[in-house]
Amino acid sequence: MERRTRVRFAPSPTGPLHMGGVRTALYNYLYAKQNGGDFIIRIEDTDSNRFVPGAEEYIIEALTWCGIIPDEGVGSDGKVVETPSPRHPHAPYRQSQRKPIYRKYAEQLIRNGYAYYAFDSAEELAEARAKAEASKETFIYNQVSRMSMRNSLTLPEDEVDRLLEETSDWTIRFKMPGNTVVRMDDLIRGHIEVNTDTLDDKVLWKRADELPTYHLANIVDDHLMEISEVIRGEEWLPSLPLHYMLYKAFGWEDTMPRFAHLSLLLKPVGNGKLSKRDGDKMGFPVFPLRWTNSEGETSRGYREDGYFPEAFVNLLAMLGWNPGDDREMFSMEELIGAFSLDKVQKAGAKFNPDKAKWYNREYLRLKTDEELTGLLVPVLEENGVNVVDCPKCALTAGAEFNVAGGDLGNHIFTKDYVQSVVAFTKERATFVKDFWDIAHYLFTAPETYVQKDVDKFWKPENVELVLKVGDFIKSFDGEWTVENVGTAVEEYIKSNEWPMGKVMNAFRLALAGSASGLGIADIVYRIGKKETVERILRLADSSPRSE
RNA sequence: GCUGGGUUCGUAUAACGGUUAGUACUCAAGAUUCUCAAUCUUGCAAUAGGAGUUCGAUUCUCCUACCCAGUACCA
Repeated sequence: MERRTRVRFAPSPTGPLHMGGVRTALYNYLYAKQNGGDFIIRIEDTDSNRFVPGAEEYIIEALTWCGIIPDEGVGSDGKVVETPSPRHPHAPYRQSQRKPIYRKYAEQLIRNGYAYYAFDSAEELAEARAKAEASKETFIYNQVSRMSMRNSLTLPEDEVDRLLEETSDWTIRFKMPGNTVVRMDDLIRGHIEVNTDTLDDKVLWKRADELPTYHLANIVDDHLMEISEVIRGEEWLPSLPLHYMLYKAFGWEDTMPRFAHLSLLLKPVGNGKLSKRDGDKMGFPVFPLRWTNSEGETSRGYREDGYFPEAFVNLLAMLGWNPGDDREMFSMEELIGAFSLDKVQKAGAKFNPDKAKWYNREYLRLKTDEELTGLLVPVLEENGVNVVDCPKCALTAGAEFNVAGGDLGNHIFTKDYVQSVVAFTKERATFVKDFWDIAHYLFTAPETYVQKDVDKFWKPENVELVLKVGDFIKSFDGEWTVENVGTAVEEYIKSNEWPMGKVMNAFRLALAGSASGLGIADIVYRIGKKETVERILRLADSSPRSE
């Protein structure tokens, strides 16, 4: 009796998947997994004109990155599924490859009086629309107008046969009945009623390319693939009555899926839905992965921007859904457990880039120092820093590590050195790449100095004091630890009754290139005595102010 | 225009018809620190407007406003 839960995500490969599309896929996936059912990916490529090479691969890669893995259909095992198999009983899952299936269903509708052949050319239709517009009306191909158009309802039978034979741009249209109230139920929006008088005779099948339109293909495939719930974007809500009528016309009401229409993702400021432009303008991605279009324009992606997939999934899930309490952090597993369609918001959700960053920071903090170190090493290497697992090997190669494990002169550092940097700076980072901005001077001497800080702190009287602090550090002979170095320096400055703030800020300027940044003791301890003194002297020597 | 959907702090959202309308992000102030960041504390800030039903409405009904979607041989 209980129907197996089977849901599908059915994108058309007309470009990269938008983050709103990822959310739709995610909700489908969560719903399927929660109900122990199947999540299927079907590619709706019935419009050959809009096909974009690489789009399908992009969609699969993006979903895979997010951990949204289909049980069945395209992308479920990394290869094309052409023929039915136990795992993929309804293959193929690309509508262009299912071409032969649809025509008979369209013909069935005609036989039963639910559809008809239409021979109106594109020009004739455009003309009819223009004419209606001129008299401030909207042309609708429906019960009112269809009898004055060229179709199998108005033309003599032999003429219809002749046109079917001899022409190749006719279509099959649904014969929308007049003045009928369609009563629908949406899992998110509740009961909806629409009068069919406001609907039109939608094209179901096109002779020109022998392919169905979305409406036919969608209903036929959802039926054949035994889809139990259709969870899709709000843009489909106006088509729902048509879809109901189609299920009825086919006699498939008993197995008609239940529908849930998701609200759209809106732009952060102003009105309207989130678009590629908003991202570019406001500095956040709208796509899961980077995408370069045929014109060579590149759009940034969450992955390339440094977001963790867990963070991306979490923030997407919370855009339009909530668990009913104050929890905000959810792993995929937890989402599967907590998700429910009746907690999905009806109104569109404005995307908030700040919150997205907050999520990433939270997830970054959840990572272990070891994991983060592993992720940071490539970033360091890009910046000319060498990281070695085995200090002894590096030693024989000529490296001279200081107590902390760094060889600043040769740009070689032990993994432990990197990990200790990660450990004490991770609370300041949002993305892995932030570590370089935060702590680059623990790996290489500053090349520039913030002019504002130079003006404010690098004054002759301060420079003298910093040079003395440098001498003090040089002669420091206690155990070299962060604490010892820190307290020794502070006590030295205090005992001389020098102004702490001025000296420390000038000191940091010499070490880090800026008066603000990491703690002095943390810096000095890691870069070591030699490098500390060198950095002080370098700035002092290059500064005419300290004469 | 027409049809449908929608409307709680700036944003995401919570609140069996009964709460001082809660939480998070952002922002501001204070604490802390050698600085910055982080952290902690405090604070700012909302039921679109109007009728009605009700002892009582954020919640139910209607109207208005505004927003979104659809109105293709696109999905």
